Amino acid sequence: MSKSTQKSKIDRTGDRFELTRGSHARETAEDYVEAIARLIEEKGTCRGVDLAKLFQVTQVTVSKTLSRLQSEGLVDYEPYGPISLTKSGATMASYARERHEVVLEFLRSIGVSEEIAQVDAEGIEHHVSPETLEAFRTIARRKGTC
Amino acid sequence: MSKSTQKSKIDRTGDRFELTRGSHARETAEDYVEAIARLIEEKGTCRGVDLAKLFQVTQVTVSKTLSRLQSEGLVDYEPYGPISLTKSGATMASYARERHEVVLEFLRSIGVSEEIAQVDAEGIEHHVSPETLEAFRTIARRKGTC
DNA sequence: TGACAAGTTTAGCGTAGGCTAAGTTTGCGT
DNA sequence: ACGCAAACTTAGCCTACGCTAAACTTGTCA
Ligand SMILES: [Mn+2]
Ligand SMILES: [Mn+2]
Ligand SMILES: [Mn+2]
Ligand SMILES: [Mn+2]
Repeated sequence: MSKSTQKSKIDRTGDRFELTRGSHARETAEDYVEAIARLIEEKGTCRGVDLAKLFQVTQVTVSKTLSRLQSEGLVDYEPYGPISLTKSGATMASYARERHEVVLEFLRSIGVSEEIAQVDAEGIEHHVSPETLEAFRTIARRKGTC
Repeated sequence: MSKSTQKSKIDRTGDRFELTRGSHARETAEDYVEAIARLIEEKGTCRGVDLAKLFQVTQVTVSKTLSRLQSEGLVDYEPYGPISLTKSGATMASYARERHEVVLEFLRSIGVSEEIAQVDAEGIEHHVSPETLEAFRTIARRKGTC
């Protein structure tokens, strides 16, 4: 033993490339919990059909994704029932929403048109670290100025 | 006929949510061609093992992805041979690289630390429209000023 | 009460991108 | 020449997220 880790697997020292599988699943989770929170807030309830319309995918896709998110402890629902967030899901939703809003406000503040800002924010939000988010906040705050 | 599109499928009017499957495949393609271009430029040749080290995945994953990219006409290589870019792949690489550099420079210019900027740029680059990129360029240009 | 429509799930399929294990090819040094 | 190590591929498995077709549940209304 102590022949050091034979076969060594992978050295993840300083990798700026995240493993895409895990990354993409996290992005999906963030979009879902954010949408669920908003739907519940805006129309009192959230159903699979609402998410399917919003994300432009079939209800089947939504159903399968929700079941994954439930198994991960983010959402809660019974078959054929309305969808709610767990405490952990609600926490993720609130962070996701805050980040989304900051990114969107930031894009508007640097003169990106509304439609484009909406689309870009939807993607960028998932790749913004706390440090970058803070820098975005600062810029958005002095919108127009300078 | 003309009963309007029965079953209607999906109305993709104004969707800011891209279909994730296609999106992620495009992001992977962008990272690969950009990396291949850089490796060829910097060390004269590009092999699967280089990409595996860079992306921190196994050579098996690289091999399968390269075969997909070849079938899409972006890269060219023979079994056990070095990897090159097609014209189309080189074009994509040059756009990807320009975008990557602008995003990175922009993040630096608003005070994000080097390491964080590197990581965030790697993700953000894939979600920046031409309009947003232009806004980033403008901000990066007046780095320090204001 | 029952029929119907809308919503949801299940079954089965495809692609993309991860992995390990095992075999193949290639280049190099002795 | 040969052997060996590194590089690469193939086989087979997994998860995530798309889809269609088909079955099931639920609420509503005649
Ligand atoms: Mn969002
Ligand atoms: Mn999003
Ligand atoms: Mn890049
Ligand atoms: Mn990237």
